[in-house]
Amino acid sequence: MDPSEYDLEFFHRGGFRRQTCVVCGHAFWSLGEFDRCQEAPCQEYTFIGRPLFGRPYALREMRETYLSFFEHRGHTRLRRYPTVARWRNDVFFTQASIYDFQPWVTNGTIPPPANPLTISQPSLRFIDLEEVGRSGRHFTLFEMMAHHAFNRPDHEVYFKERCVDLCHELLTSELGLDPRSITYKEEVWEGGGNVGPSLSVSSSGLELATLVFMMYVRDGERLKPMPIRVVDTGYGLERFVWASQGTKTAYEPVFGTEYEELRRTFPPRETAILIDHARALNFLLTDGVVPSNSKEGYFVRLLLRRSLRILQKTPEAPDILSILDRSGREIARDFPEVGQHRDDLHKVVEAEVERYRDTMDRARQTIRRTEERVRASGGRIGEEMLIEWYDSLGVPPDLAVEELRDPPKVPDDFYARVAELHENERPTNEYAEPTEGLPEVPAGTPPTEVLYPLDPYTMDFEAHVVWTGGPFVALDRTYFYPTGGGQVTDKGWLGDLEVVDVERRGPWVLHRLERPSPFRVEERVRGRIDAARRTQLMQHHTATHLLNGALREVLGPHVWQAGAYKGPEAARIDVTHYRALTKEELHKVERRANQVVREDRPVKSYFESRGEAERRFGFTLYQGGAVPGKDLRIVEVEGFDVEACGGTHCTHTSEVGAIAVLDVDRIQDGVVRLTYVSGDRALDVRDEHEAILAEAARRLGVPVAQLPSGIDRLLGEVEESRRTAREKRKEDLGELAARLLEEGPSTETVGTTLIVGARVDLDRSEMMDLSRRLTKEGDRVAVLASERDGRGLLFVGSTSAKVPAHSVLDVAKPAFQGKGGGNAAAATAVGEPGTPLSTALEEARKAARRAASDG
RNA sequence: GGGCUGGUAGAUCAGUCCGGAAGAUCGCCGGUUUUGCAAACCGGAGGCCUCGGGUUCAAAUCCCGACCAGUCCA
Repeated sequence: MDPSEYDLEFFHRGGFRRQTCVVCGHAFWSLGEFDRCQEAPCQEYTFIGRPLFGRPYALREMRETYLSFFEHRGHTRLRRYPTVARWRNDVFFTQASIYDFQPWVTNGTIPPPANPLTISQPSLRFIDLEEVGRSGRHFTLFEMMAHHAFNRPDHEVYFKERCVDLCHELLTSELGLDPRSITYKEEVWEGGGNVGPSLSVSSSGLELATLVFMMYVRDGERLKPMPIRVVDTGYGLERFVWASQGTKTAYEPVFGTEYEELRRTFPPRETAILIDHARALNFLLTDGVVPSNSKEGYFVRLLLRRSLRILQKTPEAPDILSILDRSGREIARDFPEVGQHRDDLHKVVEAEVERYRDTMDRARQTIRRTEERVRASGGRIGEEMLIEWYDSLGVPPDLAVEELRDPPKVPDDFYARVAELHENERPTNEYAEPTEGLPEVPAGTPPTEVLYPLDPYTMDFEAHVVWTGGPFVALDRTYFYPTGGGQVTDKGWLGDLEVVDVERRGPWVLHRLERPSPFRVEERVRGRIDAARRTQLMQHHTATHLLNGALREVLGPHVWQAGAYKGPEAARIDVTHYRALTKEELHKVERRANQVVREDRPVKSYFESRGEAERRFGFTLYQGGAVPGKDLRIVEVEGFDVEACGGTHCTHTSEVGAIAVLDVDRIQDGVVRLTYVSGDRALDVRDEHEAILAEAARRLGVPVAQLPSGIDRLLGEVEESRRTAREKRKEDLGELAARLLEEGPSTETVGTTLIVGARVDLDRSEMMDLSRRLTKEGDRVAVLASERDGRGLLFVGSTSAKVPAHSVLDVAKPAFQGKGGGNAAAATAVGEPGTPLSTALEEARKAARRAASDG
């Protein structure tokens, strides 16, 4: 990065000097004189016992001080976003405040909710999980305080100068930090394809903030200027509180009396882990993450199981629910939505605790059995076994050691070795650009006015072409719905040409035609939407909201939409829930949703300011993920369900007609999927199902109503005939065996061994069965030959120690070019077509005779 | 999303590495014994070895693909 990027007026005017750190070599700016930057590890902590700020601050106090500082300087205060980042597919959790605005705001798709803005965003970092409680400063969940500004060419808010100015004023005038102790270290920030200079702000060894100026897009080796330049800052709330108190670790001042209380029962590290995890869990569960074995849910399970393991080891430990409650009450003072549905949260946690017990019980069994087996064969359990158990059974190594009579030592690099097992995995998660494959539209093109949100019933309209390229057409106004929010695109016609796809691209809606567009810019065109398709999509979309509402009502508020799809054929909704739906629950949900359909409630779609909407309806608005923008499009089913949603909806619930749930799946642990149809599709599906039933009944020759009993009868008959066939075969084979064993050409006794040889013409398994009957008593040999599909089949069975079946067979094989083998008890071979089977049989009998007489 | 474990009798699991006549324990049914129960002993029934392909003379076992469950990692 060019040094001029950091050469700010602010530094020169204020008398800062550019210096170089002798340890890390980075350049930094400071009023003080330092040979190293004031950031760990170049500089050790020097604030322990010597607080940095003018006075000690509690968590709440510090947050409020920060937010109101920026509020008074023209920033709009925003409420937190959900901790689970459902609006993007490249990450699970909100890891920084800027995540709230990526990619939609930062790439210009939608305007920021406010500009400039300030926020304290609960953020999650699972990377440092092992450090929690150990380092004294790491948290799984921390609050990132920030001020952001989004600068467009036509609207400059502020950038580097004002940003650093604000930061410096906050630290010094507001909080009383010694200006001479601060260093602004020059760094380069890069992420998500964007690049920019950044300043790391530190004092006394503690990094207090990072100021990032996103301004370039990486284009191979080159850097292209970004159309929107973003001020992305991050101030660690917990660190600020810690710095203001100068305690040994950050946990005491951040968790206060809660920490002291638990500290009476647990050592410092365990105390910190328990509170830290409880805080993260409260946020995550409130935001609708349900424990699971994959995706977001796994991290919740991880935190919960780590906590349970700590509690398990301490006999006088309180139970997990009381710890969560204590923490939840604390958080709720600032974030009232947390802990609002405590009973429901308890149900989720209890289900998970139960599951953990089951898993551990099963694991304990396996451990004990495996050890027994290994010991019986003279070995012992090695450390690689511990690693495998952790990976496949979920057994923490210390628990395995407790279970074992003769445990190995847990290797120091245990978790590193687990990681090794996962080295060759290739996740296919990629950052999906929403505009992939779409053409660039020239910057000066007038934006498209989207009309469907206000009037979903107009399906025939006129508009002017504002841009066209290849098969794509942008209009000055459109009623076509572009793919989004899980609702698929409208289809229809522009002029006489079919519209096959509609996509949103920045401020434009692009209509894709079946072939290259013949339209010219400014030409007037008629747009017609495939009305049947659109109507069906609207019914499916409204039905989705009704089911979502019914699911939350019936199952509880832990239910959040985890994904949805509304197509013309069917629709589906995925929701978080901690176990499979019971028949009764499903029935209740379906009935409730249909009741709301019949009640003909108004479905109101309108725009409302974000703050007002959140105040009135709470965070459950964001069922489809957070929707940035100053105003939210609210879809409200009166008195039943309210969501921020951009889709097209019926205006009364009765228009949905009826909702029929076709299928329920558990698509992963913690997420259930409902597939359903509504409107005409419900009738179509009913017709299809009826046709299938009618056809089945016709083939079975019974009325539809008697299908189940008819099938039972049929199955009974099948079972019966299978049984009689089996018995008949047994009987036949028994008779055959008895006949062969009678004195005669088929039997001979050599020494003590009875040899039975015969041509029987049975299949392989029947010969085996017959042989078993013939050699039921010891010291007997059966040599059987059959012909099947033109090939000879030879079987030798033996209960004579002197006559190994496979050796007998080997002697006979050449006679009919047989291939096969076996063991001392049984052996079979198949010969080539046209070879003399009888010779092979004779050879085998001879070989058996020889072997028997040798003994 | 990726990896790993597992799916065999009503239940819990051996057998799978190294292909060659489907097993154990509990439970169930019958018998002996007992005033009765429990138990012991004797005998018996119970299997599409998850499903679908492939390799092979031969597959529970090897290969490929589904499905289900568990688990680890992101």
